[in-house]
Amino acid sequence: MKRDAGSKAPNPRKKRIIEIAERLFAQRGFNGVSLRDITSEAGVDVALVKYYFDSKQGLFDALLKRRADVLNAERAEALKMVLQNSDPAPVEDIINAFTQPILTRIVSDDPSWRAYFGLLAQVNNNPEWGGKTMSRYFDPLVRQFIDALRNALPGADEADIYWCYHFLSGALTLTFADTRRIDALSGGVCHSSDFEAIHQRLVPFVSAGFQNICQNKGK
Amino acid sequence: MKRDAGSKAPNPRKKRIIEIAERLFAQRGFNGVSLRDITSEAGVDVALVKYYFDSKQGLFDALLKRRADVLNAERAEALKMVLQNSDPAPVEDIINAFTQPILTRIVSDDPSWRAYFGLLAQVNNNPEWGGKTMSRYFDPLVRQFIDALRNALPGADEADIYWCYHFLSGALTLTFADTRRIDALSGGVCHSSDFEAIHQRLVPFVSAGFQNICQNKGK
DNA sequence: GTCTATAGCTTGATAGAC
DNA sequence: GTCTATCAAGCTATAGAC
Repeated sequence: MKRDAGSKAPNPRKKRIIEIAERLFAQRGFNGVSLRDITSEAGVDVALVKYYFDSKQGLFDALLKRRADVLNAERAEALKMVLQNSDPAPVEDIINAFTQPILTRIVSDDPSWRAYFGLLAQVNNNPEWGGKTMSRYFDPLVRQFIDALRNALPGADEADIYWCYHFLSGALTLTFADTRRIDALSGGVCHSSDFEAIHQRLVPFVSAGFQNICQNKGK
Repeated sequence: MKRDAGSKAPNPRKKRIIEIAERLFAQRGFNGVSLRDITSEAGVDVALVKYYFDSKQGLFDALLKRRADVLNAERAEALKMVLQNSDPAPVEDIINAFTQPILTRIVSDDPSWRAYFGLLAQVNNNPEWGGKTMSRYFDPLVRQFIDALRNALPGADEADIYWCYHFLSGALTLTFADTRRIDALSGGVCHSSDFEAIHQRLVPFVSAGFQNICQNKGK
């Protein structure tokens, strides 16, 4: 049998490597983590990385793609539900379909999703290969949301829609990064990891922004 | 004479090291750049880093602080002007005072400011030490803006103001990161480095968000 | 599949000459 | 101030045994 092709239960060592790598990359970035950091913590040999993923980069790509597929499916489903309800849908409902699946995962019991989103925050803001990487894994799905927003905002300028999405993306990924800066800045009023409090505000914040930019067509 | 203490013209090699390091760190991150990458490009010896900055970390800190001081002074001045005009000032004017000095620098002829802001984007989203670092260099100034916003939004919930600032920060720094993702996503309609187009939309986008979150007090 | 062993290179730091 | 020279440690990748 080929190495767990299509298998439901991949080799436990392979899985261990991915999961440890995910956490360490999220904490310290691609270049801040060595294969030895990963494999020693996983209790396996370095050579297994070559065997399963061919290289450090291969491991990184595999781990990025793994959850992207899951997340994209959930977001596509959420959008579909919203549009079934009414099309064009309210802007706020579309934004919510984009962010709610993330919130659900991030507050779940599984801490590895949190690590994954923290990693995405760094990728999204990486000037060297971040744009290309985010595009590869997420743009097909994002296009579905852009289409829905275009319908929800008739007469909107194309560039306006894309820039507003850009602002949403920045606000959203800084949230994942969970840097605890806000804890210090606010003197304890806010907590970086209080994702429910953030989500509750992010959706109306961004929706108001979209409507202000894309609906005032007398500029 | 002590090494250029208080001098207006620091040693040209020291300056070269800082400027090259700034660009390389911005492109590849702290761990993606070696001292040899920096010093070989600067045409100086590695040992000079130890002499001038004591360590790689020392170099990084020095370069971060250098422009933070300049930027903070310009932002403080911009805010002062706005508040002189009217206090409380319109939210949009306050946001503009926060972002306009950045825009002015980023579109200037000096490309090293652009590198600096790209670096800030990565620092701001770094989960390990990003929060602490951003707080150290920027929170004293940010507090002045929070105060102005609080006056401009009477009755606003404290947490709401901080979270809205957080969204602003995320949207703003992703913009600096200049990842060119939007170029591909928009099929060429938008350009990642068209900072004037972005700024023109960012200010009203964020202002609308602030007003929506902080002024609807019947939630 | 998993490991041992190691090649071949790069890293940050620094002691000491000039 | 600047450089030479070097250290000890780390790195990724991989050939080959089991």
